[in-house]
Amino acid sequence: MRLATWNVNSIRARVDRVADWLERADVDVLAMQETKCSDEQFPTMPFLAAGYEVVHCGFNQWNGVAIASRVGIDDVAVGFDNQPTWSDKPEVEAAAEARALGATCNGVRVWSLYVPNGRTVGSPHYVYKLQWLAALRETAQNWLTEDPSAQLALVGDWNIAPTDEDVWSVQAYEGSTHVTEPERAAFNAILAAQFTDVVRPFTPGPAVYTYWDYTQLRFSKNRGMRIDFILGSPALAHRVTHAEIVREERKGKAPSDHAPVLVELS
DNA sequence: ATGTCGGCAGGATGCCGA
Repeated sequence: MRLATWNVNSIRARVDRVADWLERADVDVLAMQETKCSDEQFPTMPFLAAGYEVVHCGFNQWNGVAIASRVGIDDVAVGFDNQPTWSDKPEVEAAAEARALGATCNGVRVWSLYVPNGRTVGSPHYVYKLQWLAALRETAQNWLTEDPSAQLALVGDWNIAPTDEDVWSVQAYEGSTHVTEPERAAFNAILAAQFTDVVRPFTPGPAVYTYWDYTQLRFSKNRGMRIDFILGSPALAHRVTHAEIVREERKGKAPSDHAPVLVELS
C-alpha cells in the first residue's frame, strides 16, 4: 500500500493537479492539509472520478484537512480527544480548528494533521501550537497504550524543523518559529512516545526539504525546510519498504509550496 | 527587493495568513 501526505495550499486551486498525481504516483491513501475551504466547497468529484473516496474537515477558508483513499475509509474522526481550541477574537468562543482528521484505511489508522504555525515566538498562537502538540502526544500515546500493535500513521504538516539540518540556513530562521527548542522538544516527545519518522532513512540529509517558500527563488536554490512528516507506530514502521519526497511536484505550473511525502508499505 | 501565493470583502485593491 502506498500512503502519502501533502499540504496542498488550497485544494480548489490545485485539485486537478492533486488528482492527476494520485493516479500517476499510484497512491492508495493521501492525507491533505491546508485545503482552505469548507466541507461544502470541497471539490469531491475529481477524486471520485479518479477512483477515490474522500473525507474532509473544513469550517471556513482557513486550515482544512482531508483523506482520500481507494482502499476504504472507515471510522472517520473529526479532531482528536483533548484537541485544544482557538479563537482570534475575544467575542468569539474558542473552538477546535480543522486541523486533525482520522480514518482507518485498509487496516491503517491514518491521521491527517495540520499543526498550528505558531506565527511568532511567544505569541498566543505559539503557546497554542505547543499545547496542541502536547495534547496530540498524550492522545497518541493513549492509542498505543490501548493497542501496542496498532498500525498508526501520524502524517502531515508539523510546522517544525526538528534539527538544524532541516533548514537551509539556521541564521535565516534565528528567532523564528519552527526551530525553537520548545517546538523541537514537543516533536521529540512524540518520537519518544514510540512514533518514528519512517521517511528519513530513505531520504537522508543534509539539504533534504519538503517545503520551500514561494518568494526569493527559494525552490530553485533549494532553500527549504523539512517540516512534513510521516510518523509511524512500531507496527506500521516495520512495514515501510520505501519512502520519498516528491520534489517534482513542487515544480511546474501553480505548485503548492510543499512537496508530497510518500511511503510504501509491505 | 517584505521578494509570492491563496482567499476574502467588495466590486479595486488591500489585508490576513503562511
